[in-house]
Amino acid sequence: MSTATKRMNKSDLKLIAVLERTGGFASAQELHQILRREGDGIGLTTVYRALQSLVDDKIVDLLRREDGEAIYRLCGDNHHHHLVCKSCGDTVEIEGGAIEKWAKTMAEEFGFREVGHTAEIFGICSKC
Amino acid sequence: MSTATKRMNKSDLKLIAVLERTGGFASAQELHQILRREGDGIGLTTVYRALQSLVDDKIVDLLRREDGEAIYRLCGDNHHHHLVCKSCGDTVEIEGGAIEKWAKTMAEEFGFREVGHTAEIFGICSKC
DNA sequence: CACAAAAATGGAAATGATTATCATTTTCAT
DNA sequence: ATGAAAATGATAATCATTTCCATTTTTGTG
Repeated sequence: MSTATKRMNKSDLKLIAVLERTGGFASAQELHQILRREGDGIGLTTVYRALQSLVDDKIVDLLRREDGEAIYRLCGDNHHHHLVCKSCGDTVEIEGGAIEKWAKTMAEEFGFREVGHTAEIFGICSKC
Repeated sequence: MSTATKRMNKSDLKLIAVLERTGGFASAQELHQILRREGDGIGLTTVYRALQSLVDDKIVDLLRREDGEAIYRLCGDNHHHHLVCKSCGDTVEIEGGAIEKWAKTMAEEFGFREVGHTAEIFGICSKC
């Protein structure tokens, strides 16, 4: 059997490290600044590239701030959805049992296979 | 009692008209193009300004495409969701009763208000 | 070790949506 | 009619993200 090893280069690991350390969401620009501040001369291009590949590999989640800027964070392995506050950006991870079922049902009804889905809920949280 | 009349200028009304006619989401750029195509010489700046004020007045909803581009739709529009084929791009509009309920329930559970949501299903259609 | 091929890197320029400026035009109440 | 206020739109500015491309680093192989 194959080892299924992810090719992961230094930059990928650096980004993961920062995301682990900061523990929440951060934009590419912010992550770049953090690394710079720590003396790492990594280029902005590389930061974008690393994040892109981490997203592709489903190692980080990509969401959007209200102004459209992309924000990233490490994602747990289990599939979940988000409840996002439009005002402060606070996010709650929620289970989506109902959606899973809905998606599957709908897809079957129309003869689709290899089905996936996306779903987000947004609103204003109690604090705001 | 005051009439509480919304100040609404021609541009606002034009945008509302287009959104009513097209009936779904559209970006500022798309809305501008549609109006232009119809012979209206409205400027892009004005489109952005009108949309902004409609959002402020809670007459239209602002969401984000996956690439971060802002998309708008009339509030209270009873919206639908999409089932999209990853291969040929074919799209089916579907009702999302289950999601509506799920979104509302989840949001309430966590004390969110002014709640909206997005949901898409994707897969491979029977033709492909 | 040596060396060529492949992968990674990062600075600079390009892109594309959105916003700010500002001079001009339109609307409207008197 | 007329002056103030609102609306408009062309142009330029902003800002995140991508693309280009030349250079550096890593890696596999003899």
